Amino acid sequence: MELPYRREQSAGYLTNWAARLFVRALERRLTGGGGGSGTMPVYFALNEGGALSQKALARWAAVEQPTMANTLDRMERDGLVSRAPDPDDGRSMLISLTPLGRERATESLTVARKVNALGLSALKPAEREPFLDMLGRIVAALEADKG
Amino acid sequence: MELPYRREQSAGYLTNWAARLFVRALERRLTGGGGGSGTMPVYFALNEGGALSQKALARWAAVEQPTMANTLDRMERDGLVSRAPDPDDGRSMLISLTPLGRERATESLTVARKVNALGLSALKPAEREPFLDMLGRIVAALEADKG
DNA sequence: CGTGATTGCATAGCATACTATGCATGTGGA
DNA sequence: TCCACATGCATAGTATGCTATGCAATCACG
Repeated sequence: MELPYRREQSAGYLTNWAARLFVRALERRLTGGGGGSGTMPVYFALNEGGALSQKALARWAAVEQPTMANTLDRMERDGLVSRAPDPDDGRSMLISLTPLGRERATESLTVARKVNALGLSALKPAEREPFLDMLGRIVAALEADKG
Repeated sequence: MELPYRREQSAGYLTNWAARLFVRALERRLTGGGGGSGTMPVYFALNEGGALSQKALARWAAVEQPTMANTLDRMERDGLVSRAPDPDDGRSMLISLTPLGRERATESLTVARKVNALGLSALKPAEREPFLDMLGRIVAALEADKG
């Protein structure tokens, strides 16, 4: 008995769709040359003024190392971050925000809050925390998957 | 008063993360050359044997027209779909699955069910339908956004 | 102290997604 | 009929993400 496949009942499809809409909503509001959605985790990880290795940033953002390398290349090209050799490890570079990068980080944080609020406006206040909790559990389950 | 930004409380970040994990879980299980995550909506839209225009497929998959054009180019290259001129409209092509495409569609459907089940295994059965409903409402809210 | 394994980064190649733009066909009104 | 507008598709360029792979620096152990 094959059940018909319905998009509205596919967790993966709906999640992917929602994610693309979040990115579009974000990028419509980030036209100032501060980079798109990929730069956001970098901003937030470095916003307190610290300097992190590429590896640490990749782990923080939950992306693979070459993805972060690409993102940092673009951000460096656009004057948003700078790389400096790690004095304690000749393989490693320490990444930090430039003054321009810090400006953009602040703006991006504001925009991200607005977009999150927009998405969550579809939920009743009492639903929001359980929703985020469920999403977090799904992330954990898929992170553990080695199938 | 700046609240600290926490990934675990950002709906956009969590949704994007979960979406990437769904895609990775899917693609780890789809190594047979039948295409990746982008081909799935095409399979499901055409699985009943019909033929649709590129425009209709893009709307069904909720992607922009050039994205669908790219996906169909790859699928045509890999022998999964064929394009035929629409006899009623000289601008339009009708897309249909090849026999190979129909095989892959069946396999992909099975895999998609498994991955959805894996993700949803993190939720109690009673949570699943409300979760999908909430996700659907978020999609609707973001679709309506013109900000 | 070497040497082999591990670690951090870079590069290549690709898929999936977007916006902007152009071309060809189709449609409807003057 | 003819022209303006609308519509379907193609192309260019870019961003974000992945896997596979290679290199150089570091580390751990005999």
